[in-house]
Amino acid sequence: MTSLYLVDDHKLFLSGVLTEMRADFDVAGSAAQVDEAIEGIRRTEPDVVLIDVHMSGGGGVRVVSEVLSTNPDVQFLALSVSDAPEDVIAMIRAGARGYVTKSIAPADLIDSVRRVAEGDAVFSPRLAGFVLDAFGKRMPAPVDPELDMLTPREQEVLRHIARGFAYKQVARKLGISIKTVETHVSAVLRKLQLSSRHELAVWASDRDIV
Amino acid sequence: MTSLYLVDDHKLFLSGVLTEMRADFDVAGSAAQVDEAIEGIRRTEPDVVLIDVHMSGGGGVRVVSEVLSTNPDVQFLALSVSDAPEDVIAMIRAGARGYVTKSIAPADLIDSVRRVAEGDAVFSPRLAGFVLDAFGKRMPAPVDPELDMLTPREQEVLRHIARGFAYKQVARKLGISIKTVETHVSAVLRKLQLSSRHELAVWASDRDIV
DNA sequence: TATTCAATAGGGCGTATCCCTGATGCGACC
DNA sequence: GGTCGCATCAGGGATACGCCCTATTGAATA
Repeated sequence: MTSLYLVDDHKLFLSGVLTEMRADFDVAGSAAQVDEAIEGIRRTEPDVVLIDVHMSGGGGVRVVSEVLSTNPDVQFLALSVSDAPEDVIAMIRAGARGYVTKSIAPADLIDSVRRVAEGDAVFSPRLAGFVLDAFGKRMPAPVDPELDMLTPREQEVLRHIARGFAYKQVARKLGISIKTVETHVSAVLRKLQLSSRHELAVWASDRDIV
Repeated sequence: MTSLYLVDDHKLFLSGVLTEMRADFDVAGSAAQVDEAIEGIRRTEPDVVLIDVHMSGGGGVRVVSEVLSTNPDVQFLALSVSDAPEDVIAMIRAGARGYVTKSIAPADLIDSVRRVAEGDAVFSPRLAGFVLDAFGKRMPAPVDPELDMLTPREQEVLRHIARGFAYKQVARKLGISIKTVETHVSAVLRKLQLSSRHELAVWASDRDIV
């Protein structure tokens, strides 16, 4: 049976969830504080951890990132009253594999835990749309054909410029003269029809060129 | 009952899926070609479209984006033999709300369609990890407390600088003197502990300040 | 009332950047 | 063997930028 660990600083809520989950999962333990949770999860090594987002002492985010750094196989499902984008983002960044709100029906929660245990990603309906929209907007534009117009050396110089280095620094890093860097940058600006290294930096960061 | 539309250019596979789905969904129609699919979906307006990714005539991506431009309420679930990241990304970008591989069990497929109909996002286990990892890496650092150290005017100037505008352009856009822009930029650089507008541009783009 | 702060603006100095022309060496291609 | 693209370097000139000052106004605050 799938083993489950519960973390929530609302004792009352914790015992409610515990009651609901006990029939379907092997509850390995529970915690109401961040440090207690990290220690308990590391000790019991459950399949899935159901974790609250808003907790004193660092919040659920700290639990997720710290545990994953030592136990990467543990799956985390965030369970929160908040559906604020920044909370969702923070948990995903930390490594959570799902995020559901506390308004979820017990049967759906059981199903969600099961799915996360199988490696699936689970998000509450409203959050799913938000997550996917944000994801879609942020994915790289296929590959610019314009980049192919640049010679290898020009692309290399471009990457350094995009990182915010001054010509002098680029020159030192590439072991060439400042004047050569200027020549390359001029060529890049002309080919990409841009008018300054500032626009070039923006152009590059839009395309994730680093 | 949830209405479902099927799109797959493998007729044999199409009829198989159709047979499996008929018991649980109101099958509004099916198509084996891109143009036929777009027309059929627009006409029948199903709740969910189960769509193949690799098709001649533009592929599933074209179907999704074209239909969503006129019928934004239709939910798409991609069904593909491929689990290649570029295919998954393309479908999400187009607006698909889920992506499962054809190796899925019929019962799971039925469940997936149902979830998509409810607004949930559904991904095959292996893909879920990939999608979330990519998502996490690309999300902005929530909100920098450092931004609060900047006055409203400084933040406004910062946004313009981040877009690659020269001081002169920023000055004109904000209706102030170049010297004032310089003063603001100096304050921003000092407060953020950066040393040039180039680094500032990188700093801003990392945080999606536009 | 005195003080602080944001926003405005200017002078001046040194460096950075952009653009132009011109030059050399090195491969590739016809 | 000549031509072409690429990479390298250089000088000069016109701006742009970064940083150091000072200084005024108005609004909020102590």
